[in-house]
Parts: sequence; structure tokens; C-alpha cells
Amino acid sequence: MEKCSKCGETTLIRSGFIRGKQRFFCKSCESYMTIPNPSQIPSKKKHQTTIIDIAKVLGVSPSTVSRALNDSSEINEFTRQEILRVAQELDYRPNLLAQSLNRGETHTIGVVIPDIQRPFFAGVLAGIQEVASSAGYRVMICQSNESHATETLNVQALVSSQVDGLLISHSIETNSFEHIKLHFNRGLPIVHFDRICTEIDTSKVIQEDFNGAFQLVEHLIQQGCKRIAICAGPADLLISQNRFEGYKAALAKYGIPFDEALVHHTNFKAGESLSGLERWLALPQPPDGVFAVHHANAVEIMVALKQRNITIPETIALAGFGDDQIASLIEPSLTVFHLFPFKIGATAAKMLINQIIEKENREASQITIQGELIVRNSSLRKP
Amino acid sequence: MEKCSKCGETTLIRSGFIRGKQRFFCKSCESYMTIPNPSQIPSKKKHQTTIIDIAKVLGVSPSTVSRALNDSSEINEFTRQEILRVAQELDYRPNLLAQSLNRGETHTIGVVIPDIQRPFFAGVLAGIQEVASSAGYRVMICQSNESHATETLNVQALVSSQVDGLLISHSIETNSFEHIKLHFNRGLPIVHFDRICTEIDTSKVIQEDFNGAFQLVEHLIQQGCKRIAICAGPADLLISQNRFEGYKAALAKYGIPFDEALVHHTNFKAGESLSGLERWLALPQPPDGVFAVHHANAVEIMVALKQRNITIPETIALAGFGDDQIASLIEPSLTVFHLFPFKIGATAAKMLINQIIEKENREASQITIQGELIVRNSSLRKP
DNA sequence: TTCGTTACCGAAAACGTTTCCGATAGTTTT
DNA sequence: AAAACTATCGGAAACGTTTTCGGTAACGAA
Repeated sequence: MEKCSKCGETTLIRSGFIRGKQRFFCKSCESYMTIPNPSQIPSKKKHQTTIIDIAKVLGVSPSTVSRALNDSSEINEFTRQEILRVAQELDYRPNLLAQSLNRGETHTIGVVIPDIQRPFFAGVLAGIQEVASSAGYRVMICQSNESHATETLNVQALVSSQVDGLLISHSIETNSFEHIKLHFNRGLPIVHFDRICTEIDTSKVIQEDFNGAFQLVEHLIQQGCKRIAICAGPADLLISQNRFEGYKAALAKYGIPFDEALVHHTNFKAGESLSGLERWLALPQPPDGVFAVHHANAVEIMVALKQRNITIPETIALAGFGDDQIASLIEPSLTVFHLFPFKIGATAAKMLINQIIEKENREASQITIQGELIVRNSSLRKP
Repeated sequence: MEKCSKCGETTLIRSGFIRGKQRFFCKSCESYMTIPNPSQIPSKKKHQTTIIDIAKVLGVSPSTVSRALNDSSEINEFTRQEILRVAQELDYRPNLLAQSLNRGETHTIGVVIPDIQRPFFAGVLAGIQEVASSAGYRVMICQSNESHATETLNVQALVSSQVDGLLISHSIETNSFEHIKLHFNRGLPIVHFDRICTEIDTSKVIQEDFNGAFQLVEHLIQQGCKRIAICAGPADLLISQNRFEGYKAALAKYGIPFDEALVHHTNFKAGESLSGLERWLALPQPPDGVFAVHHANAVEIMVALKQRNITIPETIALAGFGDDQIASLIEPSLTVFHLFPFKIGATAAKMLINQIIEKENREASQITIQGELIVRNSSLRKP
């Protein structure tokens, strides 16, 4: 008969099973127990050294170690040196999880972008990384893949990860912003960039969408174009609306009538412009200039025109937004309104980190990153 | 005279200052105290609802709430429903920091790459993200900027953040691997990709460096090239060594003598190939073919050749590694050995996550992602 | 002396979860 | 009716830090 592990009596009776183990009840001491399994696997877990380990070695308390590690003023210089020495020896590394949990800040900022692979966003990311890491912040990146649902999940995941702030450029699909408002109202610092949201009073970093489009179209007009088609972006997206407006404004300035037949909308994806081009070329009066709001569309239109042996810029002049390296390499080289993605990312990150640090007194501001018209051969008609 | 806040006596004497506050000592109760400041700023901290809040609402214990939220079997179905309902109402979101701290795993993988902006790595990242997020893992990305020091800091930061595993492609500078070994030996799952390290027995995802180079050079030879120059990568980097070896092997197979004068090393940066090209063109017997190990170099060499009105591929045929979109758009279109960055990233992430899950019994494996020779006009001589 | 002061340190709470141990009320079996 | 069992819950420890609050020794001043 088994003996009670507490009172030593043999007044044990079985009392069911619990979590796979036989359970006993001792009638003498009136308590329940299970027989501890002595041969538990010691779980070969590599133990990271903690401040408690250091404390034990030196016979001090964990709080003292923490003070030494955090350059507190309330610690003896000699003690600090000793602690630093032992920390070095044991290769101590602070557990950022515990630190963050305690301090209530993670020194991490979350980024949500539609697609890492687009050179524009890759550039933005590089800018963000640069600023963040030199300010001691880590960066957690999520892709929405242009899906509202994914974007919402991304934001939730980042918030659950307790990021100190959020940098976001919305997906094309996104037309309600509750997933942002919720956290913004709770005090989470948020900075929008590129594809912003006007409904919420966040800080924003934007580009010269209207102005860039205006300049490009004006340039085309000055090169003699009389019928300029536009390969526009998603109709619901603010930045493409702005570019569209810039297009119309330039037409208006020069008294060129706006023709709905010369408008084609795409979703910022490759290959989507071709059906529009086809339609334009079949018009009784086809365009003599094309302005593409999305860089990839401009490139593919150029390829398509070349395949049809339509001369650029003589028959149709071409200009686009954004500037990949491709623009300068392709022939004819492409006239673009050049954006500065790195600067956009860097600026947005700077604004966000300022907001995080200042906590109170957060004034929402808006910065426009200037672009630059780069005229190349795709639009330059010899006089 | 002040009264002791404990015994009520007026036997208080001043006893110095502590942290800016006047401190008292009560002679009756022999204890120290400071006068608590009643008008403390209540710290307008937005309180995230916790599992304790839910517990209070329903009058249950936090452990019960935890069980409900984690689909434990030891909970009553009705109780669970109630808890879930309240959790929803209070918009509860688990604090991943606390969760991770307790569970000892963060469900986060760390990635260290040289440069986000290079299309190759952007593609790898996309692959990693895809696999990771569909497996419920978050991704934390760092750039080494091709610096050993930065890479080391990156790794330390990721380890401090308690990532569950590490995905790394080394910087050009990196020639010692202590910063990796240390953590690998402690049991951190690590997968190398692309720029691997042979010193450590990690799992690896590599490309057909040797083979790709061999195929490209063989192709050039078959197109009639007799003197093929190589714009090689960093001499210390394994992948460029392998590509170099592939180049030499192809030459050897066809009995073409290796000529040191036709070798130029770069650091995978733009503009670095031009001095080599200059030197080659000045040779008494200039090359009739050029193989560039780095994609950007191939492109810039093409541009330079065109500027000098050297015909491609007739005078000099050209072939390169990797495949940006540029390769197909530039004229003449560029013959490349196409890599599959997305697949590389996805595979590496898959391997890493498997290792993380399996914990024990981690067999290091190595996978080679097949590339594909794409012949285009830059090397295709009409027969 | 007796008080006031400084410099330094430890104990314990707190951060938000999960998990280990029991404890209890019923229910079924012997 | 005792014994064995099940289903469900609470308490408290644990994760690794930081931080608050006091306590003590040592020293100078009154």
C-alpha cells in the first residue's frame, strides 16, 4: 500500500484520474495528491542567462543587477563594474519580451504595405529601416497583398505584438477604416504614407500626386499632344483620383476637352493596361499621347506600342509616374515623374518616432515629399 | 507638525531626501516614510483589456478565462461561451508579449539580409512572408547593409527579441561566423540561404551557382565566343567563388585557356564593372563575350557597350545571372540564368519552421533551388 | 550626542499570460 | 454507502524584467 506523501499514513484511497495520472485522497490529512513522477524528462532547454543568474553569482539582488545594467545612479561604481563583468562572462542578453512587458513599450514599429516586391515599397521600407534602426527601433513588416481582410489581420497582429506605433499604406480594397480608427482612438501613434486615409486625423506623408500628374500632362501638351489618354489607377483610391484630377486640370488649362473614351482604369497590376490601349487604338481618333499613373503600366504600354511598330514619341508620346531603373534603360527611355520612396519612408518613420516619444501633445501634421519631372525620349519630340 | 502616517504620533524627524522627496523617520514605530503625493498624475494610459478584466466581469478566475480562450478541454461549454462573449464585448486582444514570455516562444522568425532594395532579396522576403504568415509566424527583418558589424548587431537584436528561429544570408564582409555559431550551439534553429556558411551545420537553401555559371558560359561558347571575360563577385564570397568555378569549368570543358586578364571582381554594387570593362577593351585581344555574375553589372556593361557602339552580341556577347524584369525589357534583351527568389525564401522559411516545430531530431539538410537558363538576344548570334 | 543627510542596496509588486496543483460537487460503480 | 470517478474550477507559481518603497550604514553638522 502506498503511503501518503504528507502525513505518511497509509490511509490512501484512490480518487479518480486527473490529467492522466492516478489520484489519491488521504483520509488522515484530508488532502488530495498524485504520485510525482520522478523520472520527468529534464527538458533539455538551453537556459538563457538571466539577471537572476548574475545576481546569484555575486550574491546581490536582481534589482541591483538591473540597476547596474540600466546605468542607474543608485549604484556603487565598483558593484556596477563587477556586475558588468559577470554579465559579460555569462554572455547575458536581456530578454526584450520581459523588458517590454514591464516597461509597456516594445521599441518596435509596425509597417503595413501592400507588396514588398514593388520597388516603390521596397524603397520605402529601406527608408523606414534606416531611420528606425538608428533610433533604436525594430521594425515588423506585414504585407496586405492589396486585400482589406489581410490588412485588418495585419494590423491586429501588430497591435497584439504591442508595437509602439504603426506605419501604413492602405490596400486598394480598403474603403472602411474602422480597423485603424479603433487603435488610433486608443492612443496608438499612427502615420499614414502614400495611400493615406483622410477620415482619420493621423499624420501623413504624401506625394505630389496631383502636381506630378499635372506636370507630366502639361509636358505632353507642350510637346504637341492634343489627345492624351490616361491609364488611371483604381477609381476608389485617393492617390489615383488625385493623379486623375491633375490630368484633367492640365487638360483644362490648355483648353483640351476631356474625353471619357480616353480613360482606362487599372488596379496597379501588370498587364491591365493592354485592353485599354487596344480600345484607344481602335478609336476613330486615337490618342497621340498616353499618361500612365502606374509605372508598370507605362512600361507595358511602351512594349505593346513597339510591338505594333507605333513610333514613340512621334505617333504616341508616353509618360508615367514613378521611376524604376527600368525607365532609364528601356528604349526609348521613359519620361517620368520621379518619386523618392526612400525619403518617404524615412520621413514617415521620423514622424512616427517623434510621436511615440512625445506621447502627449501629438499634433497631426502632413508632409508632401516633392517629386521631380524627368524628361526622357519617350515624350521628347524634336522641334 | 506632521503626524506619522502609521502610528499617528508626531514623533517624526526629518531623515534626508530620497528621490526628490522629503523623508521622515518615526521614532515611535521606528519606520521611514515619505509623504505620499495625492495629486499624482493619473497617467492617461489607455488600458488594454486583459484577461483579468474579463475574469472580474464574470466573477471567475483568470485561469478559467485563459482556458476558455485557449480551447482547453477542462472548461464548461457554457462558461466558455460567456467568456468569449465578454471578450468580444471588451474587444480583448491577447498581449503577445506576456504570452510569449510565458510560453517561451514568440512565433516570430528573424531574417537578416544584406539589402531589402535588391529585387532578389525583396523576392526572397515575399516568399518568406508568404510561408511564415500562413503558418502563423510573424517576421522580423533586418538589413546588414553588407556590413559584418551591422549583421552581428542584427543577430543580437533578433535573439534578444527571442525569435524562434533565424533566416540569414550573410553580408559580403562576413568571414567569421562566431555570432552565428554561438546561438546555433545554444539550440536556436537557423537556416542559411543564398550566401551560406559552410562552417556551421545549419540547414541551407542554395542556388545553382556553379551550374548556372557553367550553363551560361557553355552557351556563350556554343555561340562562338572564344575569349570570355568574367565580371565576378566578391572574391571571398562563396557564391561568387562557385560561379567563378563554373565559369572555369566550362572553359576547361571546351579547351579554352583561362586568362587572368579577363577577370574583374566587384562587390555586387552598381558601377563597379566599368573599370574592368575598360581594361578588357584595351587589351591587345579583347574579349568576344562577357559573363557577369551580378545582374546589375550585366546591365551596366550592356549600357556601356552600347555607348561605345560595340555591337551585342556580334562583337561581344553578354550573359548574366539573375533576372530582373529589366533583362527582358532592355535591348538587346539579356540572356540570363534565372533565379527563383520567391521559391528560395519560401523553401527556407518552410525548413526553418519545420525545425522550430520538431525541436528534437533536427537534421540539417540542404536544398538547391533549380535555376533556368533563359537565352535572349544579348548572346544569340544568328547562325 | 542627536539630528539630518547621502549612498547604496534588498524585498516585493507589477507587467499579462499560462500552467501546475489541487479542490469541490456531483455521478457512477462496487 | 463507501469508493472511484468526472467535469470544472480557483490559487498560486512562473516567465524575466523594472520599479517602488524602505531600510541601513556611514558621515557630517548642530
